[in-house]
Amino acid sequence: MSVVTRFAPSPTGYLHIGGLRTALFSWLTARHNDGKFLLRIEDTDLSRNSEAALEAIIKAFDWVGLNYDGDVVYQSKRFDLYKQYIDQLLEEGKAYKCYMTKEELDALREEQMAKKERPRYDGRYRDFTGIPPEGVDPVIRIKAPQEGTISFVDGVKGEINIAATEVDDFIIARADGTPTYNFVVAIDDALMGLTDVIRGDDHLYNTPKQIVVYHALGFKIPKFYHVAMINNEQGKKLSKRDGATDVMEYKAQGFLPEALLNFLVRLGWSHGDQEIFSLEEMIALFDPKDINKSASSYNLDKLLWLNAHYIKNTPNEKLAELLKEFGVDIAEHDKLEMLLDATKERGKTLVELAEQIKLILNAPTEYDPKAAKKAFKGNAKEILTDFIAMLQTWEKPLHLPSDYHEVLEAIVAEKEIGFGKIGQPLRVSLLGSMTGSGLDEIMAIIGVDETIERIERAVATIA
RNA sequence: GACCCUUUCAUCUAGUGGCCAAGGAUGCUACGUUUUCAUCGUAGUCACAGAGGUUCAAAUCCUCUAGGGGUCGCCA
Repeated sequence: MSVVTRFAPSPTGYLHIGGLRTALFSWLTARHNDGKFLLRIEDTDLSRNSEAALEAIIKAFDWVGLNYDGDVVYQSKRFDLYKQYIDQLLEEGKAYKCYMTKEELDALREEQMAKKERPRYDGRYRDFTGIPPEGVDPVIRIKAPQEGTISFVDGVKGEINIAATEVDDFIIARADGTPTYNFVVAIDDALMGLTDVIRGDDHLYNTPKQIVVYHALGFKIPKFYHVAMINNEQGKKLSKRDGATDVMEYKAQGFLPEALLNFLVRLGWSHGDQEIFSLEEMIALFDPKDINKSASSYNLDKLLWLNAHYIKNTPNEKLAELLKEFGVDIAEHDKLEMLLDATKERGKTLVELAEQIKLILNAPTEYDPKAAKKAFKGNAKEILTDFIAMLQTWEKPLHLPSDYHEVLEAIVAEKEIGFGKIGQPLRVSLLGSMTGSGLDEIMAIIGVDETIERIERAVATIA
């Protein structure tokens, strides 16, 4: 049987990285088995839907490159279908109308809480045959088993047993007739042919409810995998205050989708000691049975490390393309290769990489005071002036970094100084700071004229 | 409060009774490479939640305790 998995977000906000991870796990399971990965939008609560949220989710999917099969399924467009099943259950006596008002329910809950019981519906209309109270639009409740245990084998957690008394006759249709979550999820998962349901373990308690629906409707129960949550760096539940939780925020911060995906796949899943996984490797190696039971904490340092790794291994042309969004357009620059080779090992994010590039491309407008003080002292002015002269009278061509290196070697030899004596003031002259890319590369990129100009400007500031 | 899940370095994790005085990775600290920073390389740092059992042998099996998380909606 071919594997079918799905991701089923409700369009109430952006795509969360926790959601992306379960989506990734589902997607990998489908791709690994040459199966299908479906996308379904859980929008049964008409009042909470948002078009913008839906777009944001699709956009995020697009950015990370998770493709889904077939058309997106919208639950809001399937109400007729759900209605048929509600009627069927009503007819078969597997569901019933409940005339309890919200106020009555609240009172019941409070009473149960006071008695330190788990609040749940008491089944008072389960076998009701009398005359319904007037003025109350009934909800439809499904008959859950009243004794025994509801059991299932979770692919991650193992066997789960929930006492039937813990599962009440939950509502499958609201007073206005619209169906509710646990009911439609079970129907859609069954109808869409899901074989493996991979979701967050906050759904663990929904599973017995959905199993009640599966049984009532005679559907085949899929395999469930409940993945533990992602916590923040303090081990607490991830919330908006923990920085980026929106997937697209990572794009804005200069992360590569392959780094994010690699980071996420290793949160709660592993394959021996391997840390770096290309998409192809993930697909080849992923198996949901290897998903960990326990929650994991989000760790920005590791993401940054992975991102740096992927930046280093991304072809320069592609980087140039990506950098356009970060205020650097070097796609047409004739020294593109040299520029990126000189900088790509210095940026953990595209934002940082863009800064490095700007630093080289734009002449410094000011010199870091500390750096200037340290570098522009002693006979620095004289050395720099001589260096300019040397560049101006150099007879060999000056194109490659190695060409400039020869000049550097020449001045070191002639003046009998260490590299630092020319290196430090030269670096501050060119970049305005004490750190950065290799001098040979910088000079080769900006060219001899610009090099001389920057040094002259620096020399002018030295007393 | 009730019910359910969970517990190996600071963090992600390997580990399925002997190969574990617990391995890898990130982080951190050194050192080396580099004119600088970064990269890279080498080394160091750091953990089986606790207590009882079972066994010749336990990180691994059982019990209890403690910590963490989730769920208890006419939300999804």
